[in-house]
Formats: sequence, structure tokens, C-alpha cells
Amino acid sequence: MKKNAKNELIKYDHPCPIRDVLDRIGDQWSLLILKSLEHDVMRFNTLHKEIGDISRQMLSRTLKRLENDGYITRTVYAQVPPRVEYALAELGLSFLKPMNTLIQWADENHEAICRARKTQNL
Amino acid sequence: MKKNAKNELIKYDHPCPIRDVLDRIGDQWSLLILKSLEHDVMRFNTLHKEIGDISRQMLSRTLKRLENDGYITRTVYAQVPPRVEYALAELGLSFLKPMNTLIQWADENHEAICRARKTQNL
DNA sequence: TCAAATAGTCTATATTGTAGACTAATTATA
DNA sequence: TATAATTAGTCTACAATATAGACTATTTGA
Repeated sequence: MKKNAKNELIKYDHPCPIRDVLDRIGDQWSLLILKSLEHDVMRFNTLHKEIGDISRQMLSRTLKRLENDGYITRTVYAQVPPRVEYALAELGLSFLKPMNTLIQWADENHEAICRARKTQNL
Repeated sequence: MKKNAKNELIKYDHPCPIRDVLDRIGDQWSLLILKSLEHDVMRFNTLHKEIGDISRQMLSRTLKRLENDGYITRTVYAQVPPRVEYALAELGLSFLKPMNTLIQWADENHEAICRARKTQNL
């Protein structure tokens, strides 16, 4: 993150929509979470198990950001033990289309990628 | 990264193409680099200036990964000072389509995202 | 009485990213 | 002749971020 002389965060004023979107969903987990929510409402622990290798902290953080940005909704039921459900919001639903274009490309080119890939762990 | 009892990296065997693609291009910089190369061959420093807020180390690393995976090519000219050109390879070219679908969505929803976004810096 | 379940948070540690100095070789400029 | 500029990276010390796993509160069921 850039800072100015007073060590304050320089707020990036997003002149560029690509950046704007990538800054939020171009991370390791957001797409996987949105994909998991494609067909079903999900609870925190279910998502945690489904994705498998995400830490609870990152799951929590990423869900907060996705909610904050309007991709998903978070519904709390007054129960014990707690029940919190995450679901796609309008923006998330609309995002499915480009996301699935990407996923389709991934499917179609999976083999080509494996063939092209020379080294593991670069 | 997951490790086993002997502290060796557990090699993720990529049963899932989405993961396979996201693990490589789902980072902060890859899409921006590929987008920069869409219309032009580019040199290292030019990319560095164009993207602006990437460190040289990350640029170097990301370019290596993209080359290794077959998205881009790297051509060295025997000159001094050195001239190294990066260009889209076949896989990179084919990736433009889903990438631009994503970018188009970003453009179209830019406003909605800004409206939905409640908090900066989450 | 004790375990189980849930949705997180907290903390110590491990991993990853950053800025900026540095390199070697040649040309251009003063 | 000395000095600066140029290039594509690498290196290092430091900063930021992610991880694993312990922990919380509350209620139900055994």
C-alpha cells in the first residue's frame, strides 16, 4: 500500500474499473466463494469445509468484503448455536456470467495449460 | 501452502480446472499484465511504469510464471543495454476473450459497485 | 456433568510483498 | 577523459499479510 509523507494511506481513487473490480475479487478466494454460492445459500462452516484450504480468518475477511461490496448478503438467524447464511446478492448474481465464461475457458484449456506448464512451484 | 509431517510441500494435484487457472492468474497482477500486453509487445521497464504500483520483484516473478504457464513469451535481444520483450503467447491470446468479458462487466457495473460499496479499506 | 455445535476472533508464527540500492556493459554528453 | 544514462533484473532489510489452532458464549442432547 502506498503511503504519503505522513504515513497515511493514499486512497487510490479508482479511475479504472478493472482495478476497481480486481482489487476486490482478484484475490485468491473471492471467486471460489462466489462459485460455492452459485446454487446454494451457505453457512460459514460449510463454506470453510467446501473450500478446504482457506483459513477461517481469511474466509471471514473475504466474506465481509464481498458483503460490503454488494456481491453477497449475510443473514443472521437468532438461534443457538448461531446460524448465519451467505447468499449471492444482485451484483453477485450478475457476476456469475463473466465468471462462468472464465471458468468455461479454464475447463476448455485445462489440458493446454498443463501441457504448457514447464515447472511446478515457480 | 500445505505441508506434511516432514515439512515437505504437499503437491496439490489440481483435480479442479478453476483452481488450476486461478492459482496462476487469480493474483493481484497477472490480469493487469496480460491486459497491458493485449495490443503491444512490452519491455520490462515499460510494463513497470505502465502498471505503476507493482514492485520490480513481483513483476519479474509474475512474468516468469506467466511465461512458464504458456501465457506469454519472453524474447531477449543481444544488445546493450539489454532489450527483453514480453508478448502474448497462444494461451494468452485465447485468454483475452474471457478476460475481456470480465472487464466489460467491470465497466458496466462500475457504478453499481461504487454505490454498493459501503466502506473503504475493509 | 460433559460433549457437541456454531460463527467467528485472537495470537504467535510463517509466508509473501515492498522499496530501493545495486550490477554490468555500452553509448551519449560535458 | 570522466560522468551520467540506460536496461533488466536481483538482493536485502523491513513491512504487511496469511496461517493454524486455541479460544469464546450459549444452548441442546446424552
